[in-house]
Amino acid sequence: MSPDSKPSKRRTRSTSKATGAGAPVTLEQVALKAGVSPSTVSRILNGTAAVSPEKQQAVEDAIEQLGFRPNPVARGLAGGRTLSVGVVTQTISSPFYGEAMYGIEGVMEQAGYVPLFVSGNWQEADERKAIETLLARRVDGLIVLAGRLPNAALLRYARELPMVVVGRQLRGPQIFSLNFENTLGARLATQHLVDLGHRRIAFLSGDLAHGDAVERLRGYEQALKDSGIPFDPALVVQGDFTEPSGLLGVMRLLDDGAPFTALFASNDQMAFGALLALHRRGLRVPDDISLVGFDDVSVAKYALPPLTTVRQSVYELGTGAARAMLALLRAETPSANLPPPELVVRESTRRRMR
Amino acid sequence: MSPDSKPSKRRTRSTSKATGAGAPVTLEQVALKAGVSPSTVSRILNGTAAVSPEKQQAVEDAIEQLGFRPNPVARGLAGGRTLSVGVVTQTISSPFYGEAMYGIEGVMEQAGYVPLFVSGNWQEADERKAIETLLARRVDGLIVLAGRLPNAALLRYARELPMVVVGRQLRGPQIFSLNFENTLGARLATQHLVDLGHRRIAFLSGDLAHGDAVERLRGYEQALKDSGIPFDPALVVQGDFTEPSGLLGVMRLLDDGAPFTALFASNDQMAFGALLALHRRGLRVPDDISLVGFDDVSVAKYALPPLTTVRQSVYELGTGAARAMLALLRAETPSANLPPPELVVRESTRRRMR
DNA sequence: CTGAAAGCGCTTACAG
DNA sequence: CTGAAAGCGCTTACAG
Repeated sequence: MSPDSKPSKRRTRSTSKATGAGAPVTLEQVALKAGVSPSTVSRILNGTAAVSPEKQQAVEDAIEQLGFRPNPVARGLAGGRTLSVGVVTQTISSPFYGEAMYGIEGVMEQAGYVPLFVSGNWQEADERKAIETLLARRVDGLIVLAGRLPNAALLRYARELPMVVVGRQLRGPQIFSLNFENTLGARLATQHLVDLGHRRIAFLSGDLAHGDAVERLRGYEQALKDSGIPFDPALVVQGDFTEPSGLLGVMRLLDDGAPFTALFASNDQMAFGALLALHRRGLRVPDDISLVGFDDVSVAKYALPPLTTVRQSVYELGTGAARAMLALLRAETPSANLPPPELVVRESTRRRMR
Repeated sequence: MSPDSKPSKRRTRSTSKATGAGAPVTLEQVALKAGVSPSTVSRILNGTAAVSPEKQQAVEDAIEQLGFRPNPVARGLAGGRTLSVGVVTQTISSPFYGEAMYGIEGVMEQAGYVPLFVSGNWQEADERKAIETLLARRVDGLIVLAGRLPNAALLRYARELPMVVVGRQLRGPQIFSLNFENTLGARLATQHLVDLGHRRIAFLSGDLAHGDAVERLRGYEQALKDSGIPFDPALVVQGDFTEPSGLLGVMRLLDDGAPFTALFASNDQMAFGALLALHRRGLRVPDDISLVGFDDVSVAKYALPPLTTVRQSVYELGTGAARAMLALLRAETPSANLPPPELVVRESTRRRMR
């Protein structure tokens, strides 16, 4: 034995805290049992190099018997890969992005990755902090759901690690972006109202600092134009995608705006606010006013009346983002294939009567 | 220099992938700059031992100047602490638990911890898998939001690491549980209806496999008893806390049950379903039927009519759980101090007319 | 109070 | 195809 041969361990942390699960099995133990070196086990685990069938088998058996599960923490330190991806969401409790998060989680988990969700709170500073936290945790990639961070900042981060951005248009070597066809969706919604005979169609906009809001406004304008209906600024009011802003917006429209027989809200949440405002003013939906929302959140079909809206599968947006990330991680070129927006006609719209 | 003095590094991985952020600063660099050993830096970082004021200062300056941020991955490997806690939530997109998650995130982040959210999908197998994933990631503690895992299983996991359980009653050395006062809340709701003169009060129960559902049923029964109103099974129907189950439940009640003038739904989501069902049957709320929900989810005030309900601060449930976890992590005894449930009277209830 | 050294559980050039 | 060894960036007994 040479003098510097492996000394017996000094610490006995490996007593393990667990009686329940027993001490975690290490890769070294697997190697021992399989009669190979740790390197070989590692290579089999990662598919890093070809290994003779016998050893392959021996190692697989050992892993099986020992119930070995590689320690992601050690992996992260040694290999630089943590098998985790950071997700900057705006609010972890968002009724809208929640579905996307669920989608992300599903495909990531299947691929052996864990998503780390951090809230950006719709604030640039928080988003930045969230990303820093995620970088410190050495995530392998970053998925950003909308937010307020300037594109330039995102592009900069994308130089450090693969990035997928939802709700923006960005191109770059290690970056991929995908979004709904908001403009098309908004056209569908507006056109539906036009088809029902409405000509005075009010519009509840989202916060125009938000790309989605701008695109939906554009769709509304386009549909009007296509139908030869002049755009009337007195019919447009800005909200911020929340219920209260929908309520307030409609109040303002009713008080100061031009008369209208239909209303298109840029999202369902504002539509709910609108519904309440109209109710308060004694206006009935759809008898007096037809209303269309956007998103088809799960409660939309339980609105009174059930809300006509534009369905965007936020869930699929999430799975799409996750799949794109996986592609990036494999150094492949991602492609997104989102289902187009779809009008869901329920009971909040009807043919114009007056 | 002795022969085994630190050899120059062979690999130059430290070229770093980042031009943007520069190579991450290591603790070693901080030590170098401050003229102390890495051990000392580590001790200052962790408050593990007293250090002379001068060194303390020097190290803090170095950290400041270098912008050093300890690598949690390395910390996790070396120290066994990852500064992360696992959160088993039922659906990452849950409108109900979302608020709790947000609360957890807030207090955890302040304490330097990162929460790892994993969905259990209301399925025992998935919950188990979620916990295994979290254990593999070496989280320092576990917060479990309700779920179907048997108590015994949770107790077993609690032998391995600190655990906080929301929505159950569990006692143990390394475990803490907290929950709403469901029974009290349900009594409040029912009592409110009684106070309005209602005697035939129907009850929409949640899935009785769920503790919360049982407690709310109990509260309903107690309130009736307190008021001398006999319990009538024909007035009770079981749902599963979802909107469709609320809708179906009311339909069934209307078709087969006994007549009623008021309805208490075990949660807001079922109340929304109930609202639609009543609307479909031409029954008006609150003129024909008074309706009370439970939870006060954010859209409750935008229901038509705005829903009378019982407020439980799910957010505070989350912060309470997180604070309890922090206490456990410090080997202290946690204490929870949840605000009591509160009746929020809006417009879905009124004095009995017929 | 403080440092040198070993170790956490992996991965990966390097050298057959 | 495969192993020995160094290293990832920390923490923590051990020994002053």
